[in-house]
Amino acid sequence: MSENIFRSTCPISSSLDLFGDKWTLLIVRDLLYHGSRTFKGLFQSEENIPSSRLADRLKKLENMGAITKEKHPSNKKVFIYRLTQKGKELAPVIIELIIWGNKNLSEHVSEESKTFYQKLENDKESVLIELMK
Amino acid sequence: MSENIFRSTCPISSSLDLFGDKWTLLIVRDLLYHGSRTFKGLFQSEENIPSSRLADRLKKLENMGAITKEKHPSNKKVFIYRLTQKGKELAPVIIELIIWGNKNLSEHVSEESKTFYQKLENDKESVLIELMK
DNA sequence: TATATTTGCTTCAATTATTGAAGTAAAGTT
DNA sequence: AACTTTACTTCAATAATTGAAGCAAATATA
Repeated sequence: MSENIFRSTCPISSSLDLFGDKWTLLIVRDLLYHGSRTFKGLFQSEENIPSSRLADRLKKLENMGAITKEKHPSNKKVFIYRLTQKGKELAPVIIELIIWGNKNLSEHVSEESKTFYQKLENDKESVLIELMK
Repeated sequence: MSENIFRSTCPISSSLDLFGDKWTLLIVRDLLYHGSRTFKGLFQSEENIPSSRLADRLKKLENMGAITKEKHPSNKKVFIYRLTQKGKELAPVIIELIIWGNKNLSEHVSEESKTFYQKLENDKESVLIELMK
């Protein structure tokens, strides 16, 4: 008897019901950039996510089918998190956040991010293809 | 002495610091679709936002320069909310949420939204131009 | 003109979410 | 055998959200 978590039948609203918070898309970002990551790797990203939050966001992402969790081939205590197709399809959302942030918050954005943004403005499609592969 | 609200210099993270929640982008959605709205109009959208939340999200959106609040020309107790350029530039983010939601949550999405999604898949660019104008 | 209604909020108590620090168990390293 | 690492969990304090109620000014209605 899983209750309905969706506030309406609007796809924007339903998407936000799943990942409309301050952490979930940052985890997706790290997985997009790195391909795969461990708990520790995700934990060390610069925004300082509390480990309790990281743990429950990973569970939610797994439950919604956006990531998989698999055993490390040689180290039994490490798990590897990876985006599924569904998770990779969040790349366009993230790309648009990068564009909005660069256009509207440029004084707060690092040089590294600005460089990436230039590539994006130059050829969004190939950046997307590269990220999602 | 306004303290820094941004967790890092990543534009994704900073964007989420501003509108990474379950309500803000729904207000932007309604303003995009309707062009302009009153408090009442926004309050009546189908997700049932609490009026206290609507009030503070409107303040935040105004503070971040994404919307304007102006007096109604003939009715002194009504205010009209409108997107600024900065606010309109959130349209691509919203469009990508629509696409992701339709692709990945289609069983929860209304027929009306599916029709709009078809238009989007057909010609995203002109839908965007229409929304942002 | 008096009364009722509408609009755009604010207030507040209860519930829920988040933080940040500490702890734990199993596995790996020295 | 002792120490460290990894992937978490636990928990108390703080912050955010909900949902209902209230309120003042403006407007509509009788």
